[in-house]
Amino acid sequence: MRKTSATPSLETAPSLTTTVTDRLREDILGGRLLPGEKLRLEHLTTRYGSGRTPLREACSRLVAEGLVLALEQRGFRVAPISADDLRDLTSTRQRLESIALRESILHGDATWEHRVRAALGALEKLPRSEGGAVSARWEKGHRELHEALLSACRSPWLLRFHAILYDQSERYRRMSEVVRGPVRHVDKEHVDLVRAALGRDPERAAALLVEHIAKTEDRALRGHPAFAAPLAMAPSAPRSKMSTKRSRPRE
Amino acid sequence: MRKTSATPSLETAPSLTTTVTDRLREDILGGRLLPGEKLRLEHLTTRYGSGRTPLREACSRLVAEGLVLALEQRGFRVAPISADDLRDLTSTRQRLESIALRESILHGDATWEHRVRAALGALEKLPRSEGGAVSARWEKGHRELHEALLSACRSPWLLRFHAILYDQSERYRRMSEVVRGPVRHVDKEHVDLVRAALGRDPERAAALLVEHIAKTEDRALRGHPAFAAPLAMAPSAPRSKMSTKRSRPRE
DNA sequence: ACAAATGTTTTTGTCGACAAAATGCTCGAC
DNA sequence: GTCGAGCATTTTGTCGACAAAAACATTTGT
Repeated sequence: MRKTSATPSLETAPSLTTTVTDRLREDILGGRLLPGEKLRLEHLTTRYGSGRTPLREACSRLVAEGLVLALEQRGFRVAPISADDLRDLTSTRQRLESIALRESILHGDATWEHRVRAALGALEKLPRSEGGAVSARWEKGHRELHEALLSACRSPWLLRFHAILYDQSERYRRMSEVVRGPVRHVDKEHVDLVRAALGRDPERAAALLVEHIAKTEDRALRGHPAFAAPLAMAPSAPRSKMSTKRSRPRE
Repeated sequence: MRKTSATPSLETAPSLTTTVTDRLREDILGGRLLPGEKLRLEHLTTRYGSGRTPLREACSRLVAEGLVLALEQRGFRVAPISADDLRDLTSTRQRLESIALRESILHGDATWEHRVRAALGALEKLPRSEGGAVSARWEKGHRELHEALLSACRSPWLLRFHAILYDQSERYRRMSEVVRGPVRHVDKEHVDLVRAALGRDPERAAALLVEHIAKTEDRALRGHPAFAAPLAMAPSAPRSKMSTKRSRPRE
């Protein structure tokens, strides 16, 4: 569900709605809007500098991507996360992506090979974390590599679903990496994966990809300790009720 | 992407937006809005009796389901259809649904068996066509049977994607059946499929399902002759330009 | 004749305003 | 002290209005 790589010519300027949609998605993926958090339109209005109409439409779009929940008469909230969801996400990703990867390897031509190699090269040059947080550039590179690998798959539907699932996973990943430090051999995983793909070994590549995704899940589960709760819990102040006024910004 | 089977209790009345979304989807699936057709908000406003805001939001929601295209500064149109898309849809459906079906058979309990049996029984009692057109009730029953079969699958994500693909397929199916008469042994296909599923034979069931979906594609491709054109082509009047006024309702 | 340029009309994208619904607070009964 | 009813406030869902953009019709130039 990326902004379909700018078709050069006949494209017109993106509407405010589109811009807002992208920013909103980015904020959800980046964890700046917490899982389960209520999306008060009026608030976001100031945050994104647009009226409520584009905001509302942006939320609607994101609903179908599974990043936002529409609550029927009580607005929108950020889709909650849970260990169950992460597990489901993982297994679905494994199944879909290995299919797509096999097909991509089968059909990939020289251009594809080039793109994959370039993506890997670029990723290796990027730092994983940057100023404490996960590097946005690394995230982008990582996405590009995975997209490149699958790019020769001829099934738009498969790729479309992949994009959705990837976004979802990214959310968990970024969330967990905030908790733990960087460190790990992700790079080696990618190198092996690319080698198998370019070596036209679909089975091995698929297996490596499945493993790679599994490890991603593992990292996320370990990284994020409070995973039993479906909603991101507020700091566990025991809700002292001694305040005459509003105790909390009315979640 | 159905209206998630009314959770009994704490549900509030659906907003106009939701109603409109469902009606719009139904009209697209039913072919009352043609593939490629432009969705003029003002028009729909009278058709659905609501302002443009809910309409706009409805379109946005359907974009992510792939039934509507958003064109960035030039509004929405019904997603086009094509033979290529149908083929991709079919193969993706085959892959996803056979996975889901296998899992469903694996996990299905007595309740599941009951639901499947009931759905089949109900479907067999329904007439396929009704007053020339495809029976809406048969469509509903058909959907229910397929949903029942997969309902024991534990992966929400898989089911979610299935729902999207099913909607897409339904559009092609209904479109083709308008062209050709009813007739066919769909019923036998379903009986066999259910038998394999309830007999806990995942492999056979999956194989039958794949075949069933393939036949669906075949019917659609044969049924709809003009499938080369990506957009539903207007009646091929050679655009005589001798009209002083507006020659066509400005597509 | 045909293509480019101009002017006109529709349509889109966005905003602000209003009614209805939900939320949170206060007060009183157990 | 807890629970529920009633009231005040916020938030949502929806509409109509406006400016900008696109689509169309026409004129102009060659």
